[in-house]
Amino acid sequence: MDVSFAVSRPRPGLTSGKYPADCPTRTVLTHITSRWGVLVLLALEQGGHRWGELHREIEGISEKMLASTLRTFEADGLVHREAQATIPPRVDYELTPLGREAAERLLPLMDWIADNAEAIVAR
Amino acid sequence: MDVSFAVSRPRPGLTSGKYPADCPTRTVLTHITSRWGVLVLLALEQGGHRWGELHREIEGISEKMLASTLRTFEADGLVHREAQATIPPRVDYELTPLGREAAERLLPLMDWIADNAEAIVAR
DNA sequence: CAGAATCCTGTGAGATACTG
DNA sequence: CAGTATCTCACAGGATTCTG
Repeated sequence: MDVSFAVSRPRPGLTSGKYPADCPTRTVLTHITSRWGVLVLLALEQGGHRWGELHREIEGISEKMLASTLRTFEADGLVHREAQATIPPRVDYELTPLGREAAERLLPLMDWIADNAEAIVAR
Repeated sequence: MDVSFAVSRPRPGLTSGKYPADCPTRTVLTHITSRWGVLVLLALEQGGHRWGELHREIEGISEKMLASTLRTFEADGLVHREAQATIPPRVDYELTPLGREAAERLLPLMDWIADNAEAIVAR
C-alpha cells in the first residue's frame, strides 16, 4: 500500500503514561497524521465530497496522494466511497460515522492552529 | 533545521472550506503531526519532563529525533527547556502555556484513537 | 472526470559513535 | 546524563503520462 503500512503484532493502546511502539495506536495515528490525512478528513467534514472538490480545496495535494490517502481511510473504515458508473464518472466520498468521530476531534486542534499559526511561525 | 522547515510567504489560515498551501497553518500542522510530534507533546502533558523519562516513555524514538522534535517545539514556543549545569547534567522540558493549549486539543484525539485503534487496524 | 501506472527524488528518520 | 556529529537510506511524496 502507500500511506498505510502494517504494524507487526497488535497490542492494546494506552493514552496514559506510556506510548508503546508496537501498537495499533501508532498505525492509526500515523494514518491520521500523515501528511494529508488531517486535511482530507477536515475537508470531508466541512465541504465538498467530490473528488474534484477535494482536489481543489486541499491546495497542493497531488492526485496520487489524494487517491492514496482516501484509499487508506477507506480501508480503515473512516471514509465511504460511492462511485457512479456514468460518463463522465462521478465519485463521492463521505465520512463514515467512525470517520466523523475522528474529524470532530480534529476540529478543535485545527481551529487552534489557525488562530495561533501566525504567531508561532513568526518567532 | 530538521523537523521544521520554512514556509515561503505567510498568509492567514482558514479552517473553513479552503486549505491554502502557502500558509503558516501548514507549517504548524506539520510540526505537530510530525512523526513524533503528537507523542512528545502528549508525553510532556501527562508525565515525565526529563530527557530520560521522555526517551523511555516514547518507545522507539531515537535520540536524534527526540532532540530534533524538542528543539522544533522550543523554537515554536510550545516547549520550554531548562538545563542545569550540574554533573551529571539534568534537563527538564515543560510545555509553555501555548504548548499546553495545543496538547489539550490532542488529548481527545488520542483517547479516541486508543479506543478505536484495534477495531480499525483489525479490518 | 477520476483515477491507475511508472518512474524518480528529497528528506525525515534510523544507527552508530563520540563528548562535556 | 543529555545530548551532538556523521553517515546512510527507505519510503512518503511528487511529476508525468495514460485511460475507461
